[in-house]
Amino acid sequence: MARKSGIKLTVVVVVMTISEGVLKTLLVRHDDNHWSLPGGIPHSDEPLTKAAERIVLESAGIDMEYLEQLFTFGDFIPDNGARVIEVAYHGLVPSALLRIDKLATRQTISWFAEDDQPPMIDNHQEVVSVAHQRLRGKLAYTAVGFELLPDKFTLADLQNLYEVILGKELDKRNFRKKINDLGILEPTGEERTSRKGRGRPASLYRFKSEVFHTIETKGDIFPF
Amino acid sequence: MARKSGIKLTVVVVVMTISEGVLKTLLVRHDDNHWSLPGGIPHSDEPLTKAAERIVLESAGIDMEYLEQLFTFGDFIPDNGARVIEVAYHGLVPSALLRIDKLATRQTISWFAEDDQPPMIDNHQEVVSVAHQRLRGKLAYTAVGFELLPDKFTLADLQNLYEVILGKELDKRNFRKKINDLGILEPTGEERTSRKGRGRPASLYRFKSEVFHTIETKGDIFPF
DNA sequence: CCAAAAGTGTTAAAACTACACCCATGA
DNA sequence: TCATGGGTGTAGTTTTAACACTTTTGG
Repeated sequence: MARKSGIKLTVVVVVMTISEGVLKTLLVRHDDNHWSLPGGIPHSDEPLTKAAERIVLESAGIDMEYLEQLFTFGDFIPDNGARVIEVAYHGLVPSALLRIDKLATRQTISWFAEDDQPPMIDNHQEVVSVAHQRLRGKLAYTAVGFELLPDKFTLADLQNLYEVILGKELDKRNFRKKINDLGILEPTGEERTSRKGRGRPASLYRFKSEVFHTIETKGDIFPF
Repeated sequence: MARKSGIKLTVVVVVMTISEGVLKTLLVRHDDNHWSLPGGIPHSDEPLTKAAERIVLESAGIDMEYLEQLFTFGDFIPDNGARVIEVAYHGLVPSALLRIDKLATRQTISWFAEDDQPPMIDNHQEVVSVAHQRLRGKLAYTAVGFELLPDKFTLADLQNLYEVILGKELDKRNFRKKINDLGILEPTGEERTSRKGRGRPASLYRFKSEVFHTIETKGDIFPF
């Protein structure tokens, strides 16, 4: 017998950051054996991006600065016939923000490195992997990577970010030269002594925000 | 009073082609004053891409060779509270296929050039413009443009395609050199005398299909 | 023989790649 | 003073961009 074909709408978000030199993804515990992406159901009058923001804020206390629609998975139709429409977003947060360890929630929410992912429910593993691919792709021709850094950062931070996401090493001098030529950074005048207190302190930079959106148009800005 | 929040799922497709030297989009007549994208509701057990294919086939008799998900618009909530989820796809068809004029359907379905678009219903104008942007973007780093040409084509055809989509003129010698270096074409041995019978006949080429997918990975293949 | 489109190389400028040493700091 | 990470320039190669004439065909 044909069932009434209801539809279930869900939003899931792949929140990514750079931490300890690797790209990590935010997952929440689902049961003893599985994790899942932060996700939920939009309120009845809520735009989807708002829902995505709210869901991440509610489940992880994280306020995302960058958020974009990733893909819509709409082919799953459970036995009851109610098709599931899963609109996936991906978001980036600066490494500085990931203060999850400080919450007592470590058991129920955590960051996972790309090569160390736990079993996930439904199609979440696939969603994560689409997000990673997309991020790699976008990095080359948009300024998206900047969203992963705090306000002030060193050139080494920036280079590490690109290396981590692209998965290859870059030449330090060539990297700095190109960034310099692009003219998108301004020195803050401040310095930061390196994390383990060892070595020469590095200058801190910030992005010139006016340049920020100008960039996006002219393809292939960061051809590393 | 809060209404029961049903959800309506629709699929719309932006079908694009190159014709008469410009990029055109397929629209169907909606009423005396408005046109719309081909669209419809997926069957209860039908995957979304299948639905997109079927809808275009049914409404225009066109069998698309290239089809990709474009974007999902999910923020429209009419007065009755039933949110509309509109999953948009974009597809490409070779110029040779657009035999619409031959059908007696010219009144109800037609191709429209980018700079000559009629009033459309709902958000369809926006969907079309997102599709055009995406196409422009993709052209630079994938082999997507090939889908717009018939099996056999001239180098002039190919160059025209790139010029039309990118919206700028390209140098003939540089263009041919790059295409040649890429090694993705093979001569058919045939020639075709130009459309108006005037001028020297051009050699016809086809794509080496084995190369086809190899390409997609290494960013920035067509940096014109 | 004229109009129209196809086809073909060279050169200068710019971008990219590879590469090695000195500097400032804390321990 | 040493270990650690920050910072800097050059030369060879590759890629890109600009540019004009000859060839083949149909009318």
